[in-house]
Amino acid sequence: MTPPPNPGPAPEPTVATSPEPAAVPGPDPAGAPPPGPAVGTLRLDQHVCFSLQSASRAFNGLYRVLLKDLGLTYPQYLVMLALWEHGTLPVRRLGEHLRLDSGTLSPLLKRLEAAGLVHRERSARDERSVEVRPTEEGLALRERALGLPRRIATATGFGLDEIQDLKARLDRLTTALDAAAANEA
Amino acid sequence: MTPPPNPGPAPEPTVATSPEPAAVPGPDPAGAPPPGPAVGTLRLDQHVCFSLQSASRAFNGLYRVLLKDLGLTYPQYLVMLALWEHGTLPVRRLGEHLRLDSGTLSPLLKRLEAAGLVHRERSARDERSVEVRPTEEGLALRERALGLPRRIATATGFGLDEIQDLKARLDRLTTALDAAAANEA
DNA sequence: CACAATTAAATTGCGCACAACTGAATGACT
DNA sequence: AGTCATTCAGTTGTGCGCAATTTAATTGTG
Repeated sequence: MTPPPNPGPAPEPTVATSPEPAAVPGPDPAGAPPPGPAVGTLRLDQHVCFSLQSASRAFNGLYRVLLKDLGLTYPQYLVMLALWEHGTLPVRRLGEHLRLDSGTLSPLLKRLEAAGLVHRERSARDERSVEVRPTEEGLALRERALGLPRRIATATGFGLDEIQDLKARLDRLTTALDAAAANEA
Repeated sequence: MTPPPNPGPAPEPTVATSPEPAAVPGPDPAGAPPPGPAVGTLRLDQHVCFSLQSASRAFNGLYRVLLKDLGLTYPQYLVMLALWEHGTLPVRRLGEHLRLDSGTLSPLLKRLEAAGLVHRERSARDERSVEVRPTEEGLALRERALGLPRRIATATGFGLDEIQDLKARLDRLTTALDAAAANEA
């Protein structure tokens, strides 16, 4: 089955915080058969989280196309970005940069190593730690990635300032959500 | 291993569209060991896509906590939202609403059916299609979900107008990225 | 020094996202 | 009626994301 292009435009964008009290909604003007349409809240097209996830998946899709040449997935690309920037990194630090734990990184790094882009070696100083180092081939790949950011930026259709602003909001959002999840636990 | 809390504040937020030409960067002011730090572009903390993905995952994490009671995952919750809103839907339409294909929906719906929240039945009118209908239990679950949107909205720390604005930008971004991916294919 | 607590990475298991493919049903067109 | 492309759901296989557990090394404390 083909992945559908888009759910279409969203009528009333909110998170779902309309003044509806938590109760069964009244009679429906529109006509959905058994359950009334969620009158106030609980409407899919009101959820920012869904828009956020959709945008993230759309990014992923574009990267998938653009990274095909390089033989990388998007998460693998992020790992290589971190290594290009910082050189050798222990798995721990890599996880901090990428917000990933060893459960995700271990198999991913194993694949990058199999592809010859990365080398893993237990640290001599601390035998628990594993240092991840880009190979020559991994470093060489960087040159082929240099054009990507601009192509992506163009694809967004956003201006640089708008992108910066969006990024700042998202980072703020992430911090707030993390805090809430921690408190809720 | 514990998932790390946050990569920390990002120095220069952009997509990675600084005026750097596509070539080997010059000498490094800072001192990362083997490969120079990506001077202009190619810096992880410059990528909106990463902030976007992080925010999406943070949302997911909060939902994971809040949905635990209901026995739903976040994608399953989105499916139930669509069913609460529209009643019975063929898999095809569900996929359009959620931007998912049958490869994802089929096993997910199978799990929802096993949980007793949903019923699947081949359409009499078109034997290819499968109608997904919320069960009584599935409809009853809605009442327990009514409080969620407000809790989520509060957790974002955003005002309603700011949320609307963010959502609008994200939808615009998704459209642009989808178009770019299609052209790039 | 001994020993408990902590830390790092890996492994296991589950669920989602997506590409590629299969098989069945439908519709269009001759 | 008969063929053929299309559409729909499902399956298979790969790769993430994350919880929970395991194993090993290190650190802290008495």
